[in-house]
Amino acid sequence: MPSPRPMRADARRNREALLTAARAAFLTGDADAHVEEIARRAGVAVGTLYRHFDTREALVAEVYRQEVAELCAAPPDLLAQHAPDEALRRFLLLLVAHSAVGKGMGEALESIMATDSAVFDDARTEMATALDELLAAGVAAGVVREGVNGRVLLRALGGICGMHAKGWQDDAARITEILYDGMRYGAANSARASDG
Amino acid sequence: MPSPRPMRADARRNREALLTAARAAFLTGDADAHVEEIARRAGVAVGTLYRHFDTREALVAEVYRQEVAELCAAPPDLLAQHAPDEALRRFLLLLVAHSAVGKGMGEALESIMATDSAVFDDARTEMATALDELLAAGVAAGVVREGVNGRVLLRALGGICGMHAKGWQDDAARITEILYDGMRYGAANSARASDG
DNA sequence: ACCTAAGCGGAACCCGACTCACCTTATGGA
DNA sequence: TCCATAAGGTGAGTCGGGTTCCGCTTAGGT
Repeated sequence: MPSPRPMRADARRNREALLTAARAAFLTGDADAHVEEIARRAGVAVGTLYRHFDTREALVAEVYRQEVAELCAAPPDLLAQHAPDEALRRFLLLLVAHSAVGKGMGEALESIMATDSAVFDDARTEMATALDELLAAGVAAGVVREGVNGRVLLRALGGICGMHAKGWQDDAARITEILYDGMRYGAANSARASDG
Repeated sequence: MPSPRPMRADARRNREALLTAARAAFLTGDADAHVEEIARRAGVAVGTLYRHFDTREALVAEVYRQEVAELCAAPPDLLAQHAPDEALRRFLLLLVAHSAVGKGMGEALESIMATDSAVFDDARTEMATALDELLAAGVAAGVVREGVNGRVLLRALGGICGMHAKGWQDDAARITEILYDGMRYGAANSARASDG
């Protein structure tokens, strides 16, 4: 066992408070809230924040890990309920929807997808894996071209999430459709999907 | 005329030296060179740097404006020598090639394309216009689907430029092809291009 | 040659992430 | 119940950047 003693109660409480405070700050627009501010909102000092998270970025990453995990849980359900290509399309749109929950969320997703930042390695791998699952199903069914992997697709989606100009959701949906069509173009059976 | 007197000779020289030093730093990998370092390389003090550029970011933007301008000059030539869809494809690949000249260039292009940073507004507009030109030609020829504009496409390309893991150029080329196919899918005359 | 405004230098400043030496307290065993 | 002790908390201080400011320098016109 790595931890003979579990985390002390106050420590766990503070850690939770920090995550809550950070989430509140990030999701309500203030994506670059200062560590002092986050700590203050959580009712602790900065030292405590740094006891629980190595860097500010690590805190950010942890906040969004849950959101990402939720997103990444979707593929099995989608594949159970839809044809592979439709499942893929829906997942892409789900991604857009997620980046709509707040400026902070969008920027975090962009960092996860469009940068090489080591802090987001876990999240990136998780999302790439989720996409791989969808892509593999599509390829197997002959409705998605081969040679596309999750990591690559993730990159292509990165730019979408940082968008927040007026009407961005339409733009995002449009890009998503382009990518979707691009992946199907030339597949063994590239008819337009019609379920769902 | 906005400036009755032209810029003083030493000032112009220093401005040029700063741009040269910054370009050298950025293109040779050190994309986040410190202002002190850039000023030192240019043989001036930081105060001088700030006389010529409002912020560090403004200097970065100016350095890459020329690269971007070069890129944006390409569409007319491409359209003169190739079918509209092939011209588009080549331009996209040209973009990838440009982001390959250095880590700094790639990151700058990513900032231009994937963020809303006001500093890059000019560059962004210029590139969107260049893409619009290509897209319009493609739509007119019935080889590119309607409803895609330069700004949107720019977004979709953003993530490509930040990539620098081993083998990224293959990934980038692949994404580019996906987008290209996605844009043609469903166009009036969507046969695969064969010129060039 | 001299005047003067444009230009320059660089120490000082600000601001934000991060550290560390010391204090507080939860917790489990006597 | 109470103590010992290590886990946890604190926040002033450090550090590393970008940015500012004001006195000095100098180009360039008369």
